[in-house]
Amino acid sequence: MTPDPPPTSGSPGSPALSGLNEGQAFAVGLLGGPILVIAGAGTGKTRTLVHRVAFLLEQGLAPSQILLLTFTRKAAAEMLSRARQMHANAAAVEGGTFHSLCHRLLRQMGRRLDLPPNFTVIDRADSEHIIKAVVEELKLKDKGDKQFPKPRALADIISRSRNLELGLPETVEALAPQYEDYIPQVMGIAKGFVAAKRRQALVDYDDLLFMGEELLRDHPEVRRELARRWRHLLVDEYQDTNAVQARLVMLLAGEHKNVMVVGDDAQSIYAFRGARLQNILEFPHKFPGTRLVKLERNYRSCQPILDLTNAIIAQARERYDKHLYTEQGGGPLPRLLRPRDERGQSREVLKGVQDLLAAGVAPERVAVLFRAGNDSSDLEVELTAEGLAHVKVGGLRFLEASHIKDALSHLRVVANPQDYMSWQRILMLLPGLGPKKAQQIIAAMVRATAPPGYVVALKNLPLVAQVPELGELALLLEAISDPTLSPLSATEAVLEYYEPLCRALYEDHPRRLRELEELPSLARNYDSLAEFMAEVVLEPPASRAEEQGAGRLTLSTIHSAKGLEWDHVFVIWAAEGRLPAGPTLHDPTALEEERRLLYVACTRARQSLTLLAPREHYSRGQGLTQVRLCRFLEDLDPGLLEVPRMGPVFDVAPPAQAPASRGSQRQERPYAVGGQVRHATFGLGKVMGYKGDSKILVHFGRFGLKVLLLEFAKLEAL
DNA sequence: CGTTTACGTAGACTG
DNA sequence: TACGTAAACG
Repeated sequence: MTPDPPPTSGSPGSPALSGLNEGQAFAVGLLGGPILVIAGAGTGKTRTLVHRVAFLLEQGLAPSQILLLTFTRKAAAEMLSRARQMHANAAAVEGGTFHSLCHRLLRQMGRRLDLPPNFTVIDRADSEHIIKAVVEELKLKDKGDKQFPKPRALADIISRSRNLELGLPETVEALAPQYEDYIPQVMGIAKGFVAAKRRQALVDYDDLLFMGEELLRDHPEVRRELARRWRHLLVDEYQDTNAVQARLVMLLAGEHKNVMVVGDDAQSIYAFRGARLQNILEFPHKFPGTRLVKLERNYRSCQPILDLTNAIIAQARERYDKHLYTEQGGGPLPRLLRPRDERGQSREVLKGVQDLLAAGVAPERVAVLFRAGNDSSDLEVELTAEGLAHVKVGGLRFLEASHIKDALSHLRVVANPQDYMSWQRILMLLPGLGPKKAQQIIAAMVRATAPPGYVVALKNLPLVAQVPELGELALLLEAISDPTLSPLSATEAVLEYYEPLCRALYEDHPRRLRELEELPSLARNYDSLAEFMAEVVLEPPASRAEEQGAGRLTLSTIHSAKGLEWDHVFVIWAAEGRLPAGPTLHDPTALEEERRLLYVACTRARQSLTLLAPREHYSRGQGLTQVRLCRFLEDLDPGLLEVPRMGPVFDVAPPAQAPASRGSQRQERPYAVGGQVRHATFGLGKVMGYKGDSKILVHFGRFGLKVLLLEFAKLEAL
């Protein structure tokens, strides 16, 4: 292992080796064997990968012999287009995500696993639909059982169990103990889910990886062929890979061991879906002879931002030791603002952005980051009211919208007639057809013929005489079943058919119809329907607004901001319950990930960083509550953050870190801690304590721990 | 009988 | 919010 690499002796005049610092050049210029690059935020990780691609091409490798695996397909495309400026062949390098790689392999060779080549890739929402159907089919749920896990929770448990590679009972106990009593049912549902997917030739995200692994693991000839094909493997964002992805790297590179993985343990933010920090730590053991390169010189942020981010991550529990430094001195101290409420927060951001724009900063150099998709809702309203153009990244996806799914389902049943879930969906769109009748129609079709003949069978059903819309559906499907028809024409035909249905179905059809208009331009890029359907699910396309990012301020979830950077960054809701998010507050491991999330957010900033946390918040459920500053920003060296006085902040709010139990409160505490109380809705409960001046913590037998506002709670002491 | 509609309540994220 | 349940409707 080489912590501080010596200067490289690469061939002079090589474009791939010029313009790099010593560590970068060392990593880029290694000729073969396993390489682990630990690259802190802003240290030129992408640059290193880009130059590495160019270097390998300079060494005479064909572009088809290089495989670049990244976190999104967009990232791969951007890296390859940058590499192309150094080497013309770079555009032909194969790149993509683990999921897209496995998808391609399974389309070509899935037969070996009994997977038909026209299988359909399903997303999370599809999985939930199937799970719901399985629960109904197996009659596992007693009527009126309100505790029974919802399809969403079930899908979550099943997927997590697979990604963590932990048994279902253990997963439930560890991650969803409230469902402990339902473990047998959950296991039955998981089994039914597998069967339903197989029956319909459906493959979910997790299946892609595990089946890809199976293909490579159990078929040595496939493994050998791929090892011959890709002589060099480059993997970005290695800290966010899970166990099966690490094994895929092993299977792909096991023979030649020409593999470079790049990652930053401090930026691991996907543990919630099975990412393992250990993959980085274990890499040198899996690949003996690994050369380790650490990149610690930061080229992105100015010193005060770096000081703050170093301090935030310094408190993390386990990490590769590294300390980022920069030679860009100066720059303003990061600011921490505590506006009174969410509205005040939005106003502060607005004001900050307007000041920047007035100073000549281009809007696309500014971003507002937040933990969860709807943390920005109030800000969006304010921005729109002020006429400030912005794009929002992350949160609800284009493809998850029901009208998009409706339209695509018509294409899906043509691509894969066994996709009964999509059949059900398109049948239920017709007036008078509910779940029961749709089921009957599907059953009749299945009885009448084998999968390729379903459309004809549908046309000949007696029911068509009573429901003319069914006949129209059959006509549409017949038309788009024509294999010579392009995906574009098929999509246009579907939209023409679907438009009146959409109008009838949704109040807000103008917006939905506008979004549907984006489908044809997507379809145009594909040669076959199956390909179109799969790609669109694997890498949901950026919405049109997103592509028009130029000239607009960016609003983004922190997860979606990974790998990106802006001159000026605002982080809103840096507050307990938001960042860190509520559900993580009692889970130390999850909290560590929240810390890294704050770290990722702050390290996106080049020149200025503003953190905001309202002091109070009004929500319907809880009324007016005090908001505590994000714990990772407390107890920092006061020299790291500028905290401007804002209104009567310090006169009214108690110091944020003062625990509620301490101090000289003299407010009323009408209910004794430990005593019994009764609540109109929640019933009997036990007083656990008080939170601040205004709230009481009560544990209710049936509803768990509640935080109630004393003013409104109407509790009765017993 | 199955579909539609109205209502109340649990649960909320990140890809 | 959005989902699941219960009652009304065709």
